Formats: sequence, structure tokens, C-alpha cells
Amino acid sequence: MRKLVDELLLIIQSATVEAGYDKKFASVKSSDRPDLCEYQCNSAMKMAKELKKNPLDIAGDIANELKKRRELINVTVASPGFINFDIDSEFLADYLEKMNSDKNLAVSLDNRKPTIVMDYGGPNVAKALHIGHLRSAIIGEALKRIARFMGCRVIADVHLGDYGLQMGLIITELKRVKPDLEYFKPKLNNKYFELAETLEPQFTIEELGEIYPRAAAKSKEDKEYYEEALEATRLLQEGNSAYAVLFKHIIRVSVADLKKSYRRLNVSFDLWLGESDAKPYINDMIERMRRNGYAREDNEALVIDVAHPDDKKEIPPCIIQKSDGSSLYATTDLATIVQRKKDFNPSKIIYVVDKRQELHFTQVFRAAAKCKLIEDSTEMKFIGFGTICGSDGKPLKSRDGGVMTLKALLDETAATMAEKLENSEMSEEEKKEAAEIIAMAAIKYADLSNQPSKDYIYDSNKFTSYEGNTGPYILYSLVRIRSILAKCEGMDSSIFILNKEQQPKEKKLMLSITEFANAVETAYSEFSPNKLCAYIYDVANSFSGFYNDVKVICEDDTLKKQGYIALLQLTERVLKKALELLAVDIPKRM
RNA sequence: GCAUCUAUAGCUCAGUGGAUAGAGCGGCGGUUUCCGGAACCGAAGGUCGAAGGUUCGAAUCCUUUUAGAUGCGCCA
Repeated sequence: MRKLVDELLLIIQSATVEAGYDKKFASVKSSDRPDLCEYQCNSAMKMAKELKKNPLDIAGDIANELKKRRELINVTVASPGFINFDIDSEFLADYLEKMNSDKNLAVSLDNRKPTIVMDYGGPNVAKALHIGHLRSAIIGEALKRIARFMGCRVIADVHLGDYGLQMGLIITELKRVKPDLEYFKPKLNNKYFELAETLEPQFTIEELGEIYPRAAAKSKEDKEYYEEALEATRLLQEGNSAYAVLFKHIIRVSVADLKKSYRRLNVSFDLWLGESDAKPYINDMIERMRRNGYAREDNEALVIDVAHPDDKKEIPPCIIQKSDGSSLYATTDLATIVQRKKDFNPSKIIYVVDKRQELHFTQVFRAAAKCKLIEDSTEMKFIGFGTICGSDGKPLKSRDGGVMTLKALLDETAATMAEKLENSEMSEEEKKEAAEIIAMAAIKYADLSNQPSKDYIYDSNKFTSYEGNTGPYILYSLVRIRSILAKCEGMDSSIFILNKEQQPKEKKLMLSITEFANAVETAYSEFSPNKLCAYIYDVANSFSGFYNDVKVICEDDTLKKQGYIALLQLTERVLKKALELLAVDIPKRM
């Protein structure tokens, strides 16, 4: 079914033609001046320029035609050429009834049904998730759900950071701390290797968590240590069997822990592949790059030139092989593209990554296109997100000044939320559960309501507030709607009525609801969950206004009451769907 | 040095060529015999970093400039 604005556009178009003008100019949008009208048409000004005619005359001509239409009321013309109008109540009620019976709530799906690989999450193995991983997870998950709702086939890949020097560092440090582990015995036989799947790893996630930061620090100061890590990295990449077992165990321990953390955020992946899974594709890929003359030697390293003559900024060549022959970040990213092409043949690959990596991805995308790893029609999309900052405007740190782990952040916010829960009817257990759900909503909503590319300031007090444009406020509105509906049990209704003595707030809520499709489609096409948040807030606000002016339960007129119930049921459905797209859970009570 | 991004109300942010630049918070004033007042309503508060330009019309496009953040071939 069509969106309401599209229905209106058809009307404007036919009126434009009736008035003797070209319909290509026709346009309509919800009003920028709600005090004057509900919808506006700005096309007369555009036409005036081309036709060299007074815009007021054109607007008048079109307005005269619009006045004949039963769907529109209060059609007026305003200087310098705006056409303003309201929408007829009966028409609006009919539209809502249609929307209510549409399973997609008037959203028109992307009929190309693209296959999309989404790369988000990006955690490193053996390292606790920290604040930097929050946005990738939240934004990526929202974009995935929105794309799926729009009819896309989306494959979400967590793309673990499990390759390169970091692995060598972990191995080196583990060997220093626990030299007696089986992995480091000189003659590890194949039998042990076969047992890798069945044997328990000989270390815990907590141990791993301590190891990496220490190793990273040591390697910077101690040249010998650094060399050792390089050697371990090389051995691992060459397929040393003992290290291969160790590697498997590191992955197993890490992934189990990561899944737990992501589950708390309602974030899930279809694939738990990592950089290392692209390894089998590397040699062949590089060989082809050499053979076809795409890559060249430079200071003993292998590079691909990706600069364009008309580049404003200098794009350095993409290095795909170090002078010592080992591969690096760009190599695995390119090989991963080969892998994804083979496995899914996607029409789009989307990366949700820290915006500071933009140059790297520009290089990778260009190299992929140049070396024909993908077809020209495959869209490579980089969605760079900004940094989460503390109140000082600098990247958020933990209280002691170290890296803020994700768990610490979630725990702190959940604790803040628990303190604010006032509902005394709830048991302690129920309170705790609700606080967790609301806290996650608070964090996600705050993050998603900002533009992805911008930095934002993390203010736990503000985010967990029930007032203003916050997750808790949205949830509160929804829980209240449900509370009313629960009290009207057995009175389900799908009759939308908007009679003459309608309340202005009632119509406002109806108009807000009709914008759902627009909000979802915009969030999808612009990769902007923040547009969906803005919409949710608008609906919640409209509901609060309605709630204040219109008493549903004590309404005596049965017909009226049914109209209210239908409206609230649809409001509930719209809000629930929108929150589901953002991966925000709803508490039973709060 | 070169490049990219950001700059909008006291604070946090919307607003990618249209009317009087909008919200929330904070501060000020109001609204409760009634569905959860954790709400609603109202007024105050801005030379859209600065200066030019394009346009009937600019926070939005172009040029210059100031400040901050970020990035710039063998880390991931």
C-alpha cells in the first residue's frame, strides 16, 4: 500500500495537471509550520522560476483544483507561493484502517531484495569488549533489523579480530606466564592436535583478558619481546600445529564470552568468522594480483596503487604484503571480500566501523574494485561512527582513567536505573529485571538517536531519565498504552473514527502514526537509525498529549471508545515494531 | 605540512535550498474529583564560529578564514 504522503502526492499531481501545469513539479511534505497547516506544497515556487510566472498565481490555480478534492480541507495559499492544507478526517480514518490491516504497516519493501553482508561488531579475541565496541554492535544491529524488515537478505558477520601480531603477542605472553602448558611442549604430536576439539582449554577468559594489555605494553618497550611475538605470529600463520591448537582454544574461550556480552545487548550474528578465516584465500588472491599486474613491489613490500588522478587528498597505495612476506589488515579484509563473494555473492557489503578507519576502507574498496574481486555493481559501504566521550569531551574512560569496558558501562547504567525505579508494587527480583531492560534501552536509544558519524557525550544520568527524549520515556509511554488496553480487555477494535468533535490531539496522534513508513524507509536508505528514533519520540509525544486530553476508559459513547482503542492498539503496534527494529526490549512493568 | 570531519539557545542535540531555525534538559509560570503527574500546557532564551559570494529565498551550496577532533605505505 502507498504511504499517506504518496496518496497526497497523487492528488497534488492530478490537481497540477488539471490546473494546466506539468506534474513533474508536484511535491508535498508534512508541514514545517504545524500552526498553519498539516501539509504543504512548495512546487509553485519551483515552477515560477522555470515558467517565469508569479508563484502566487500558480499556487492559486493549483489550490483552486485542490479545493475540489474531498480528501483535503482548509486549502489556502500563502506568500510567496506556499499551498497549505489539512487532511480530511474521514479520509485519514480510512487510511489508518488500511494501514492497520497491512502487515508491513504501509512500508513499501525494497523490491530488489538485495543480499547484504553486514560487517559489524569487530571484537578482538582474548580482549574484553570495551566502550569502542558498543556503537558498532548497536548501530549494526539496528541497520540489520531495518534492512531485514525492508525485505533484504542480510548476513551479519561479527568479523573477529583474530589475525596478525595481536595473536603472536597473546601467545608470547601466555608462554611467559604459563610455560608448562601443553601448547608449549617441544614435541606436540598429532594425537594432541586431534584432541583439540575435545580437550578443555587450559586457561580462562579472565586470564586471557589480563594477558593482552600486558603483552602490548611490553612489546613497545622490549625489542626482544617484540621480535618473539613476531616469530610467534609467523609460526601461527605458517600452521604450526601446537599453535593451531592453542589458537582454536583461544577462539573457543573468547567466543563463548563474547556471545554472552552481545546477548545482553540483544545483538546477534549469523556468522562468527574472523580475519583468520580469510587466510585460505590470501595466497591465491595475491598471486592473481601479481599476475594481472594490479600489484607491484615497492621497497620489498607488495602494494596496489589506488590513487585516482582527480583525488583531492592523497590516497597512499594499499599494502597487501609486508617486506617479510607476511600479510596484514588490508590483506585479510580483501581476502574476506573474496570469501564473501564466493559464499554469498552479495550486492552490497556494509561495514559499521569506527570512522577513523575511513582511509583504510577507501583503500580496500578501491583495491577490491581495481583487482576485480567484486563486480562493479557491488556496493561497498563504509558507515563510520564517532567516539563516545565523557563529560570533558574526551573519549570516555573508566573511573581510574583506564579503558572503559563494556561490562562496566552496562553495569553502572543498570545500577543507576535500579535506583530510579520507584514502583513499589514490584518485587526486588522484578525490579532488577526491569532495571536491566530499561538500562539497555536507555543506552541504545541514546546512542541511536545521535547521528552515527558524530561523537557524543555519555551522560548516564540524562540517558536514564524518564523525562525528555530518552529510552525510559519511550518505554514509559508504551507501558502506559498497554496498561490502558489491558483495562479495556475484550474490546478489541479495528474501527477508526474521527468525528467532527474530534480532539486535536487525537488527530495529531493519527498523523504521527501515518509517518511510520516514511521514517523506516528513510532510516533504511540513509543508514540513519536516528531518524527512526526521532519518529518514535514524535509518536510517544503525540500519545502523551492524547493521553492528557482524551480519557479512554471512562468514555461512555461506545463507538467513540472503540475508535480510541483501535487508535491505541495501532499506536502500540507501531511503537513496538519501531523498538524491535532498534533491538530495544520492553519491560512488562516499570 | 597535507587532508577529512565538526562548530546551531546556558547544557545536550535535531534540522542536507523554503515561511517566524526546532526539541530535550536546566531556570521561570501554570494544570490534578478521571485511564500510571515518571505526565501535560505556557512564556523566556539563538547576529546558526567569522567574512564574502551564488539564489526570488542559505544553518543548508561555493570561496576564504578561526577553533577543535581525527587521519596520513609495512599495527589491527
